Amino acid sequence: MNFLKKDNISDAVIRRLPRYYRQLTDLCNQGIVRISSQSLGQEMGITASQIRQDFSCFGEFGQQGYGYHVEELRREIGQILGVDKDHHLIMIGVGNLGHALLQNFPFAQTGFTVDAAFDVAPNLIGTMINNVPVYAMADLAGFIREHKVDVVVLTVPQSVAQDMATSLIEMGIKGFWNFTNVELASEFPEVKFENIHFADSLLTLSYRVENP
Amino acid sequence: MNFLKKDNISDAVIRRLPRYYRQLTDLCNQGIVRISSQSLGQEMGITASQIRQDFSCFGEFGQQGYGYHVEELRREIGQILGVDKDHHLIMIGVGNLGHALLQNFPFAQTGFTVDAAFDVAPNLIGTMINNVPVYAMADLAGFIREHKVDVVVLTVPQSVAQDMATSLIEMGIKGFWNFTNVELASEFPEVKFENIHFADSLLTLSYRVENP
DNA sequence: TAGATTGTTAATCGATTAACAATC
DNA sequence: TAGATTGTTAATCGATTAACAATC
Repeated sequence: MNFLKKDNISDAVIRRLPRYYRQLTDLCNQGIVRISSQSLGQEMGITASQIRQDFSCFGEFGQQGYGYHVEELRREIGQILGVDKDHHLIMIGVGNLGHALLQNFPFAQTGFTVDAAFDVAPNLIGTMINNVPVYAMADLAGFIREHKVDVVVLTVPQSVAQDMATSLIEMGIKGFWNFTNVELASEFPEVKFENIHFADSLLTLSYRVENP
Repeated sequence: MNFLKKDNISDAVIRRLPRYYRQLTDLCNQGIVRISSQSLGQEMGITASQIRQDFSCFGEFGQQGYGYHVEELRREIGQILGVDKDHHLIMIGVGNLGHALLQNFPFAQTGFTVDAAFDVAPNLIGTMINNVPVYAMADLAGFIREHKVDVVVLTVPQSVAQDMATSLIEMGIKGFWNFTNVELASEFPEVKFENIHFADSLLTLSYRVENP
């Protein structure tokens, strides 16, 4: 099963997909059945052309004279993004931020199951946080050997971030959701890093409020 | 005091500035005094051309035959980003995520002072979190009237996000650091939203690990 | 001075937008 | 059928890269 019509999908297109998915989910919840690229674009502040171009990278989801069936289009984009792929994830580092994510983030809605968390703090090890067991770091390698782990959420201190990433890559991890504000690197192109750089984001805002 | 040489600085350039700033801070801490666009590019995985183009939007920070003085360049970029602008910030919504940010995020390093947080929970109101006082929502309008507030961190539930943003805009707020995973909008172009869309980010990663 | 490296102009590349034939 | 709207091709626009004269 392959959705791609083009082989080189640009970063910009991929980053718009979750926004489409979000918007379509909203429309679904509002009970809206069909939508044209025209009106979808209007709602999202992008051109109808771009929407049609974006979708055309993956297939033909619309119908001339009609537009797109919201629910169907949503399902297609969800499938492209992999929300039904049964992805599994573990968290390394359960500080304040890790806690917040475990408690609040709707992992299931993005198709992820959180199987475990790992930390060095003795008072955390052995506890459950929102049904996720917290294990000792010593158990990490063994856990990865015995489980399918698609993505690691990296919420460790900056000082250990790259070392931790390096050993996780050695253990076969290919996906990193990186909250450490460190620019992680790997020599293997199949290893993917998705960074949440809080500081970069706030500095961007800082610039914009001063330069409107 | 105006740094701009060009008037239209693209989004892409602005988003690279914090990365430059981060890299230069690292280099500073390593005690490195000078660097060429060539080697800076190598370290960051971008071309020397791009670096020189980016910097040239704001001024002439280098010297032929020498390169850039790391500390000076860092200071310049920091100034462009506004880290020395005495920016003030308040937080609306002090749940797990808000807590995590208050406890861990180095606001001072990005030039922000957190003056207050606001929440509806009676058990939080009146407490201090990492030296930040938590007030009742009823005190919000008054606080904003009496203080300089450049940015609001929005860490409220999705359901109230847009309404809260709308009233904050009416109170004169121009900068939103938005963690609600809702696409906020304003009719005023001078109001800036900087979004941290966790779900979008994870979905992007989900796509990438499946399509290497 | 000679070598290195900038800032900037020109060339290329890629992404966005426009246009339109196909067709529901 | 006529009107609407797609998917796609072509045109435009903007961003990245290359080249090079200026100069430290």
